Amino acid sequence: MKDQEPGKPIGGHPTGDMLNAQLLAMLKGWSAYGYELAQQLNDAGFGNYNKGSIYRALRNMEATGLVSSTWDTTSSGPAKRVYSVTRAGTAFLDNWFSLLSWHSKMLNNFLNAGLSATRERSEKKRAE
Amino acid sequence: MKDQEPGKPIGGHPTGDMLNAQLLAMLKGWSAYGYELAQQLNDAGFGNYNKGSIYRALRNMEATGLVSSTWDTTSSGPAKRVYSVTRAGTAFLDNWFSLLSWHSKMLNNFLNAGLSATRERSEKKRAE
DNA sequence: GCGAATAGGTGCATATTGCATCTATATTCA
DNA sequence: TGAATATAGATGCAATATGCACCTATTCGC
Repeated sequence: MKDQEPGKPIGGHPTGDMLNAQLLAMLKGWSAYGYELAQQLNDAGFGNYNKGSIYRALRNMEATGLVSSTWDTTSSGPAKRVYSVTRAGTAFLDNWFSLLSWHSKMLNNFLNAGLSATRERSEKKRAE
Repeated sequence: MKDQEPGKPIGGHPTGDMLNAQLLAMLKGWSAYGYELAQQLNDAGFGNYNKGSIYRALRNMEATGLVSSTWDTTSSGPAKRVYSVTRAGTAFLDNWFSLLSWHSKMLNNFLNAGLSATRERSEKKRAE
């Protein structure tokens, strides 16, 4: 784990599934290309996303079928690899939302009730 | 990234900062030891946490000062390394909550408004 | 033509993860 | 007593992910 830096919520920017979810949400219904997504994320006030990581995340999601891509050679500038979300990508996003809500519910449960309640339940369970 | 499995929100269980946050929430105010935390998480209906990963997460958090530990040799069974949350750990948790809310707000923004609004803003910004 | 911007990508050292396995101490109960 | 089991913590290793720097093209402005 990296050290925390002041001004940012946590040590670094979202990675892994969190980054994937971010990219999928951005792509949902509005296909875009990597460079553009990197710009958006860096402009979005959480700065400092790594371009390499974003390109790799997109290629990985393509490899696992969450997005698909085609080359755009017509519009201005260098060719762009334009991504859009697949059905599987949409499912992933839905799952991500449910994971998020499960996660924060769990956090709050533990913060409010502490381990004590769960402990008693577990001990009872194990005693059966 | 792992394949998704039915019945679980996403392919695998929380790792990294998400797992750290989970453990910290469980420890907040109710110090506990690794084996116990692993049990709780496996009982918590999301099953299949890896014990090795949990032990390592705890040791890493100790190394970065988010938790501290002492040996409990008095209570029954083998010696237990009992963890409690430090001030830095509490700060981490606070940051994690704000990251979570930032993240889900961002997801919802993109899902509701699409990239279009942000795109216009960015293009305007870059044109200045 | 030439420098800067755009767009995508790779190489490599380091960090994380999953899985299996190992050690050691208690407890159970035949 | 003592062998099997449960508890508790930890490590080895292969596979994967990540951060950072760097590289390759193409196009735009002048």
